[in-house]
Amino acid sequence: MHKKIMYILALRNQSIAMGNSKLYKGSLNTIILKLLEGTDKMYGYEITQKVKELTKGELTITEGALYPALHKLEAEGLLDVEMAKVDNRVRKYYKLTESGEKETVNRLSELEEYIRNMETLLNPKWSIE
Amino acid sequence: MHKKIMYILALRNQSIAMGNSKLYKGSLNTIILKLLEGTDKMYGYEITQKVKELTKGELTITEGALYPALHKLEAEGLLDVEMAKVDNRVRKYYKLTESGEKETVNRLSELEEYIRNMETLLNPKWSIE
DNA sequence: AAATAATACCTAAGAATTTTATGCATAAGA
DNA sequence: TCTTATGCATAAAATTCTTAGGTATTATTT
Repeated sequence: MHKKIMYILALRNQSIAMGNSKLYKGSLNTIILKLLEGTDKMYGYEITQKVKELTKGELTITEGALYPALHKLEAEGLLDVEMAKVDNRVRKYYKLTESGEKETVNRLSELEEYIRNMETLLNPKWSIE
Repeated sequence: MHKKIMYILALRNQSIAMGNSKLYKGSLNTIILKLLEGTDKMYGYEITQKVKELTKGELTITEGALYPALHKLEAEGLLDVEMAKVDNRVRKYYKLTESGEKETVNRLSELEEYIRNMETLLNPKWSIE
């Protein structure tokens, strides 16, 4: 029973953290796909750490968003899973399927187009008109 | 009764349109605020047209998203409304309040930070590591 | 030794924001 | 006269997150 109490009392450090910028909804899947495109295979926790590292702690992927997203990408056939046991702990490695690689290209160009459009809207070149 | 039937039968041209890139959730408010920052006052329909024009038809703001967003921004005290009648049709002109102008600055820098973070994640500088 | 932090997975309820699908009304154009 | 454009609006459904848990092992402090 001690353990149970400890779990409950244990302060969750989930988002006590730093000034993280918000994640605009819809971009998480693309982030996941892009990371996997560059690194062959990764597991969930690794993804959260990689994003934190690359953005210097500015962007945090919550696990509550990540794991359902991974499951969905797998269900859609874009990712394959492979279990591994490291130090008695289970890891689930994800990698792109063939169709996942194709889809990654699409999602990336979609996101890049969106960013271009946002920059068009935010850059006030047109306001001198 | 003829009219009623006509309304029902009338094909809505809402999104029959072109290859529009998706709107990532969370960015609409910032778009609205930014447009109003540059142009003093605008009405809803005008905003949809301006976004379409600036992005060359690539980004479409749906009315179902826009009007509730405008109402919410008004309720939050970021926008003021002013009615006008043009050609027997009503227009609702929105403009930034003082607090709206301040908030616009915050939202813009948030979005810019997000874009910087996304570019960091999408640019594969780190993959040669 | 005991407490805490880090690593590693998971889910469910709720919030926020959008799409889709309507409804209504006038003016302009084909 | 039919259709498109202009102009407002709302409601149901879908999507995608955040928040808040739960479980378990290993590493690090105290």
